[in-house]
Amino acid sequence: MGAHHHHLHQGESLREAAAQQLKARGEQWTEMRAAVFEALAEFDKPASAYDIAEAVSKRLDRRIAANSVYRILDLFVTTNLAMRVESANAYVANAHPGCLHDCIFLICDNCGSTSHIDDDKLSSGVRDAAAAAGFEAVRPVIEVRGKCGTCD
Amino acid sequence: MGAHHHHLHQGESLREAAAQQLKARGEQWTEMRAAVFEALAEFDKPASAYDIAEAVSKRLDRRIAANSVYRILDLFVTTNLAMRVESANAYVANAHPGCLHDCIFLICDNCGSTSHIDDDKLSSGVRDAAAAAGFEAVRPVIEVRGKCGTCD
DNA sequence: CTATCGAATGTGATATTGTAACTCGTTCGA
DNA sequence: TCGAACGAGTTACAATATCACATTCGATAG
Repeated sequence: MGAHHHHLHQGESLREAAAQQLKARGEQWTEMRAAVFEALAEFDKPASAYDIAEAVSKRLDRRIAANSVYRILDLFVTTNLAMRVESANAYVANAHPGCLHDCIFLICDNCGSTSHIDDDKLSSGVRDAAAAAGFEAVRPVIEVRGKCGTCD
Repeated sequence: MGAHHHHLHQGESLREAAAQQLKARGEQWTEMRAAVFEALAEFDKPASAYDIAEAVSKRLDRRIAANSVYRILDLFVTTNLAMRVESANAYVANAHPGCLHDCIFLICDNCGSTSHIDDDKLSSGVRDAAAAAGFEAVRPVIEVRGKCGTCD
């Protein structure tokens, strides 16, 4: 099995872990970045950059352009604080920053909720299959569209 | 191994196979659909709906709106004549219509070229992992971003 | 202390991707 | 021959993403 334990964070603890992670990379943990991260973490579904821009605008009580949000989301994705759900053009916070996986998203087409599982055996299988085809895998995108348990 | 043989089509033969496949589904093979399919098949990379609209406009020497192309691409995707590459917001023709797979795309971030492999073992592994998490998989999206053999 | 340098953010414009609503003409069967 | 179904055209619009350039602000060399 590819199962293993993570140190899962939430709320205050998650914010703190994210801040540490970013600083460890030599990046700053600014108010803007904190606001984007918190807004992202509070969504229970993948959020688009525009969703986040709106949430942050309310939170800070001034208009934040999508532009700025994209910049920060890109940073978060490269530093593993967030992940992009390609098939939804949206983003989710990483509940265990510091832990690197090729994660597998399960996206419910009915309610939009998204969970993710890590299965290193599967993802390395994908990487191996790519390698066997003479392709150097950098970022596997494994997402499953379907119906979640509560939408049956 | 999940390897197996396909009847690969190309050019005239591919067009013909696509037409048959669509008609078998009770859909019409119209001039417009043929033009979209041929334009799509001639791209050596995933093509966006707008790329195709432009190509078809030239081919037919009149303006074709992206709108119409989307309708036809949607039809192609549901009938397995084409597939959508989620991480590229683009489409590719299916070189073996009639044969149904969860296919795995390998997309080169350098040159944009895309190949695809079928590995039923891997994709069923993904489906099983989803099922184990209480999720009913409908459409697995497995795409690998990286560097292709000729871009090393 | 001040000059200045670079990182972060702001701002507005624009490009790209994707839908909706409505129309018209053709086909095909009742 | 009527009309329902379908393919396609057209316009408008919504959602997603990027670009170029201006401004702010903190760190630090002088």
